[in-house]
Amino acid sequence: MQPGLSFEENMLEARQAYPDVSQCPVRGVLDQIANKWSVLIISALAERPYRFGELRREIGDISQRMLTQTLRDLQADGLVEREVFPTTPPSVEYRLSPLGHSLLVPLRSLVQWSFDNFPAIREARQQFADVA
Amino acid sequence: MQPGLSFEENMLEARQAYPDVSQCPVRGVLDQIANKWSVLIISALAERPYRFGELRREIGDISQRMLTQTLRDLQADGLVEREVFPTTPPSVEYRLSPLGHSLLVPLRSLVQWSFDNFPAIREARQQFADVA
DNA sequence: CTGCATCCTGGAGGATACTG
DNA sequence: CAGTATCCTCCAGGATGCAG
Repeated sequence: MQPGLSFEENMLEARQAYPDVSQCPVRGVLDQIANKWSVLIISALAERPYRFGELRREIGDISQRMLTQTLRDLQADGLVEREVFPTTPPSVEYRLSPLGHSLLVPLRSLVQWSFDNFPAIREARQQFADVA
Repeated sequence: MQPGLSFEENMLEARQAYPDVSQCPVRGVLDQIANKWSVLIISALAERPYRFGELRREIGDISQRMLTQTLRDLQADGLVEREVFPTTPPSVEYRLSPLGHSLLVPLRSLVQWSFDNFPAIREARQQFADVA
């Protein structure tokens, strides 16, 4: 974010500067954590490295297709590191990169906010539903 | 978030506690900010209240359908307040609620992170593409 | 001006079967 | 064990037209 520019200014100017959505920094990150499984995978890897199967069992109801795909995306963005051990049968370990760890900081704030304010949101939804 | 529980533990236990995804606090918030336009609208309203048409012009390439729908969702969650002025023609003003303003705090962190680390992500993507 | 109703398309994501 | 390949479904979101 440029110094001297407020959050709002940056958000809106970011769209001017990046007419191609796929190139916008904010949208790129937002889309990533918006994925159904990204945050869940990142939070699991925040604890310790996991092997593919371990991660699958830990999360529980993720399809192997989406686990593979999400891990690839996170790896492509440099948030997750992948290490293959050429054993038989093969074993692959996934861990958070330093960049991935740094993302935990703002992510924690957001998760914290979600927990803190969910009651209020829940109530607001109820009231809104009653009126409508 | 429960005291004594780490971020990771909470994320994973949250899924146990809320098997219905639509009831999970974290997913609820994540899905909301994941919307293509939510963060953009919130950031605009962080500056000052806006009327419908103003907001439409400010954002630029949002369809009126999605503007209406996203505003309704934000309103339902209690993040945005809607006030109708019975003039002719009618005028409607949208503003951030206190809850909506409180969301700006963690949101700013995330947006800040995006700007700070986009170069690294960009480079990671390039390298990943080269290898593959 | 501020919407709602309708139609339509692309892409996220699930289920299933196969491979090194 | 750790994936890849297909097929299929569902819905976010765009375009357009109408209304109070």
